[in-house]
Amino acid sequence: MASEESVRRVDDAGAPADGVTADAAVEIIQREMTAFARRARASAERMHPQLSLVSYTLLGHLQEVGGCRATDLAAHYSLDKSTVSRQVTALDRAGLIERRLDPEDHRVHVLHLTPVGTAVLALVTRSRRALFRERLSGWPEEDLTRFASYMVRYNAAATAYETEQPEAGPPVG
Amino acid sequence: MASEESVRRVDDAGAPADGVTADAAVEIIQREMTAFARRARASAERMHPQLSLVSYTLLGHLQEVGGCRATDLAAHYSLDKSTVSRQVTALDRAGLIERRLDPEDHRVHVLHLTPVGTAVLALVTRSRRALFRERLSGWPEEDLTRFASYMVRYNAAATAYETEQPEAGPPVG
DNA sequence: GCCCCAAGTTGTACTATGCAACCAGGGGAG
DNA sequence: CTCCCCTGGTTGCATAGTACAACTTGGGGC
Repeated sequence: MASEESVRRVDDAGAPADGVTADAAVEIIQREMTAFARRARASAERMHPQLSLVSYTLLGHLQEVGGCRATDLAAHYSLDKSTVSRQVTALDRAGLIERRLDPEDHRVHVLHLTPVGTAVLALVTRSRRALFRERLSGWPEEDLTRFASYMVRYNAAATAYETEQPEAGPPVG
Repeated sequence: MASEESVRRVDDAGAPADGVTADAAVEIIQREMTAFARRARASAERMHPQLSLVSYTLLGHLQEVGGCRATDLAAHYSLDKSTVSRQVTALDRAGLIERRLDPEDHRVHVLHLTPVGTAVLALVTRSRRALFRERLSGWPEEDLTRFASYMVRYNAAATAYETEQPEAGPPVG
């Protein structure tokens, strides 16, 4: 057998991320985030065949902002408008959202969750939450809140980086 | 009780993840991980058009274990063997890995990184590391190490859950 | 009124993926 | 030794998600 398990797998299960240096910590974070990202989509599809990760996110956004245009979704999630258009078409056909023609600008379709969409979103959210809760069960509350704040902080940094990278000038002027 | 809507957008940007409860923390973690996962792939592709997230992961695994079979990769990453086969074919054609016919079992191709593959992997790892470092710059070392350990802990739980789910009986007998 | 811009849709192409069918080699039962 | 079945891998097909480009429709300035 080629069981050359001589590798130092600092990241596997009972990794001692206690005495590590900042560099090593960054390395571990990178690896773990990568592993997580790779798994996430497939795992999400397995869990909710009806609602892909992107669709879920779009529905969530609609609920959060209470209706917006496809263009807004595209901008917010760095997706092409054609991609959003097809996703929206699918969500519409599935009865999860509806497109209301903006009376003031007939180019615009304002997207709104339907009751069904709201229900499905709640359902998926609930089951996602349950899954996360299971994975995070047994964590001290202190760790949970810290983890949450780290994720927020990390994503904020990542988002900031993303939005300052594109060549499209921000409409600050 | 279908009124899970108690937690509303506690999570946006400058969220106060300080005094939150465990439930809210789980909610935030879920949302942030979701957001991260959604972004990760596209962001990775933008960064390294030559090496997708999956390819990168596969190369990394090969380096880590020092060569293995396609089947091992498929099992380890919950991918279909056809998917791995195609990825491996691409990596082989790109000269990043080589397939060595196992002299003991001619069904088996043992995959090894080529020098080029090692170099590319190092390159991509370096630039990924730089990106993460940038996002994590300014974090106190204590937070970094804690974040790292949280990610490890979370992924370990997620992995455990995944590997105990499938209906395929474990080959313990 | 004409031209350009903005919002969306559609055509096309490409990648990643899975399932199923298949091919090839290995190993045990007869 | 031959046959069968299992395992590792490839290939055919289908699907989802995505981007880019061309097009359609509507709005607004000149």
